[in-house]
Amino acid sequence: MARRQGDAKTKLLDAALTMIREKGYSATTVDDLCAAAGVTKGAFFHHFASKEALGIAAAEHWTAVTGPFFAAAPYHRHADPLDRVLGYIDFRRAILQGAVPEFTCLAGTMLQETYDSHPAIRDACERSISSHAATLEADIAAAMAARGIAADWTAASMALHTQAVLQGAFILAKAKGGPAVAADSVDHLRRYIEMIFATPGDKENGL
Amino acid sequence: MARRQGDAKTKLLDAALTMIREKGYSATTVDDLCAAAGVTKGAFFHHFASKEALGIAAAEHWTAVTGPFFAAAPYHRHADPLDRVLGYIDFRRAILQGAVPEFTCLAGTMLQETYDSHPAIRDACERSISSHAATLEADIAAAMAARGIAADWTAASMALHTQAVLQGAFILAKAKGGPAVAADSVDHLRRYIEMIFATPGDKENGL
DNA sequence: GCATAAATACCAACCAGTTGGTATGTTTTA
DNA sequence: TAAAACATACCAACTGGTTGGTATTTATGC
Repeated sequence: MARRQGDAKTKLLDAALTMIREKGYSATTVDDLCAAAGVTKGAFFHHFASKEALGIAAAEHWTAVTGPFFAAAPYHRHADPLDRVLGYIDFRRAILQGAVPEFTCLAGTMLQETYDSHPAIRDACERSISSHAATLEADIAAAMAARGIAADWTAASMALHTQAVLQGAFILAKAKGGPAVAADSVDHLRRYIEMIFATPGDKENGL
Repeated sequence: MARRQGDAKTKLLDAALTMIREKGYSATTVDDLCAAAGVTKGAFFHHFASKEALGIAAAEHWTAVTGPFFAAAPYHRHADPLDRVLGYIDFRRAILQGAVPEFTCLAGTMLQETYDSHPAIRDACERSISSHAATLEADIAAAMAARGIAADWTAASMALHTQAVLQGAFILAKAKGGPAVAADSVDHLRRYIEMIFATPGDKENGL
């Protein structure tokens, strides 16, 4: 390693997390990114082979940043798995604060623009969302087992559903200019999970 | 009116609905759009003052196309307002077919990219989603009244929640490459609505 | 322990292609 | 014939990407 002064790569990735959530992937230019990171274009293409490569790296960086963030959150301490699931929802609701780019999801944003034209970026975003959902899925499955829930939906589909609600809530927040609508939607999600785990777990349950 | 052969404006707007849902707003270039519509750039800037103006017009065109489409759907025929709400959900689920750009929402897609940099487009998309949600809100409110539901959530928030779930489901569909995940999420939404209207409508209901 | 070779990290200037947008025609209809 | 509806040709600014160089660190030979 040489020129250890500041690490251009990390600065570029951090700038990407913010800027892509603000303007999207396509509208974020390499020059913009370099300016925001205080780095030259030469440095950019030294660390990333292309803009697409940065997009992939940004998605992976996003996973690397959010993973420990959620792993360290207090809701994991609950003994009851259902409490952990509801604690997760409450935590997601609590962090719906500040400006829109601060609480929205990089993976969801990039997916919209890249799912067709940049499969490699799409896959990186998909991995980010799915791996996050997987951390939830275990608690949901445990909660189902603990309460004897035998429904026609799976823990995996419920975990993904929570992500769908969150992603959709972010879009509404962007539409309405603030997190209030998103919080309402998360409240609906919480109510759903409460109700579905309160009902007796027989085969007649559900759709 | 002159040169009535095909109407370049409509062809451009129709091309925009497809292309923006495929590639997003930023990645859709004026040249691409003209090529897809079989029209020259001169025609484009004759009908639209700028690319942004096309974006706004595309959102309005989206509203003009989807409005009658949903208005003509069969679920409105049910006498019971709750059946109309559930019928709407079933209808949304049924049209989750084909390639991703065919069933996703233009407004939600454009919102992600333009909410910060193009407020005029964002507002047009917001109007599109909100006006669509408003058509649902009436039925939800009627269903609440009919069943004596007095909860701490409003018909408006429930209507927006359905849109959040749908928008989020579209993102998951883009991630997973098909509508199957989206359908699962819509199933969860239906289950929620069924349950929340089945519970007695007292003040203790809900979060 | 130290000179030196080899990487690594970065920079400034540049390049070819593309971008949204314009200026100026030509054709068609009312 | 006036004006709306389009076409052609063009442009300045910007796009992602490259080039050739310099500074700094690390590995190696002795």
